Amino acid sequence: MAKAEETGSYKGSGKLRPEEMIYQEMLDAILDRRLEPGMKLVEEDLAKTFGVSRARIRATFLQLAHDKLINLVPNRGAFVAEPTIDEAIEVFSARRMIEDGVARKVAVSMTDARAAQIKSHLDREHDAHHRGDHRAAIILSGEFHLLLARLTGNLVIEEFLERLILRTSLIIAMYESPQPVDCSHTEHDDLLKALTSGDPDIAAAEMSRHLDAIRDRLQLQRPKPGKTDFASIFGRTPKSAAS
Amino acid sequence: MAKAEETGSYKGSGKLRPEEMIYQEMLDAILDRRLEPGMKLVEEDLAKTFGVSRARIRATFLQLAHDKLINLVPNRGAFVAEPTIDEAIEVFSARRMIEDGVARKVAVSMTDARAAQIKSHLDREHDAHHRGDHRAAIILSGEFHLLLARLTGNLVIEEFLERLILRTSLIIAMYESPQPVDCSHTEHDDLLKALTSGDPDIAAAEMSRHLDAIRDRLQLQRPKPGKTDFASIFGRTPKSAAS
DNA sequence: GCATGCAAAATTGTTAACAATCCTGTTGTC
DNA sequence: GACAACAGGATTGTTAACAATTTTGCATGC
Repeated sequence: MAKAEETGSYKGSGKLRPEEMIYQEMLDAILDRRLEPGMKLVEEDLAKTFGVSRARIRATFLQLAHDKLINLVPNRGAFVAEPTIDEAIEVFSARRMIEDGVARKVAVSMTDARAAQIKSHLDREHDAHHRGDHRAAIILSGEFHLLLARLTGNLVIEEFLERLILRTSLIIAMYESPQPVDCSHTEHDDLLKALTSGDPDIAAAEMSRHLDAIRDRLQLQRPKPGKTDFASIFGRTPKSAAS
Repeated sequence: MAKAEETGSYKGSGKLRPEEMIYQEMLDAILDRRLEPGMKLVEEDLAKTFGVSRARIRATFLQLAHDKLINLVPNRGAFVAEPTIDEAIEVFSARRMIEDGVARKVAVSMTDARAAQIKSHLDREHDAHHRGDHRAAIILSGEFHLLLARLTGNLVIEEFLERLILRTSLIIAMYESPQPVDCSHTEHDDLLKALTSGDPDIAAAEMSRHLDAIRDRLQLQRPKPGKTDFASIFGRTPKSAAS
């Protein structure tokens, strides 16, 4: 995931490898909803935009599709993913299964140095929040979970969770309630407290509560935004075919 | 993963999509060690072998690399992955974290129908074992774990575990002890028993034990095969530079 | 004899053109 | 007026050629 500091200014900074830069830019655009869910991604347009060949765009598509951030339809092209409500619920369920274990592991291997490391991250989260930098806050919030995964020392889990967090970001971007009450930074405080208790059960329980809370703040019962619901827009129920 | 029935005869059967067939064939070759760890995979050779263009081989490479079954080195090419001992340990650790959760979920949602479904799979495992079909036994053994994941109803977990199982297969192919004592089919019996107990803690504990047992049957302490250890081969310790 | 440098071969990375497929708007028919 | 067939344009899928890079073999010099 993008570093919070680099928010919105990749192009200017030193270009790493063009391939990774393109992936990152498209990623950011999707998570920012500059590319809306369902939007068609035309290869040649993107190729011209980034000044590369279609082949590279194609390779980037494969990566994004693997992370479930776009859908690849044979002979039709690529479309920004539109996670359904069921998918969203599954992602949170999967994260709980994994991050419960993460929390357990971190809790039993907690040290002062690690607690300080987490605390330092929390400070940055609070700072972003007080600055009112909503975007940085969201990114840092994701990185908090990634930090915990990293503390388990298991790269496999870390990489998988990274993808899951990206997917979660897209889900949040799609389903977040109109007035975004982002109170997760205080929940992270609670999580740190639970982690430093040293009790794996307490830590896992707190993690489950936190992930459920994020999920429950979303509007996962409403008809999916993006697919226009004319019936509700015009305040009438769909008729069969009569004029 | 390949169905056990199709063992060794993909080419003859009805061709699905060529892209998937190529992925499957390369996958099988790697897990069979017909393609040995570390082996260079030349694009044009493979393209000619499969009668497709290099572009398709390239796309297949991206898939295999994403699953950590090959390594992609810029300007150098693709190489069959050589999981290190540390990686192997990490994969088993990751599987334990995830499959503990799987076992828990399956245990609390166990029904007679599901138990019968698992039992039916176990019968096939035993059958393959008694026939002496080692390859089918290994594949079915992996599919057992996948079946449990599927029973959680969580597609995210199922897909991730599928990849981890493939990686595990490569690890086993690389590190299995010379006299393969494949006794996992009896361990699966124990697992079913634990799962039908309805107690999530018992189920998770049995799963952990099983995964640790698989890991411990491997030769993860020896110097990695494939990288020739001249010192041990010639029975002397490496000198600095003297003649 | 061994290391260094160079040149040729092999291989990957990239581009552009061509073929196949799908979407869209139009026309014709009932 | 609605529906089906059709043609044109747009877009994806594929192939082949070209450029850049790495590897390999050989010759040269110490």
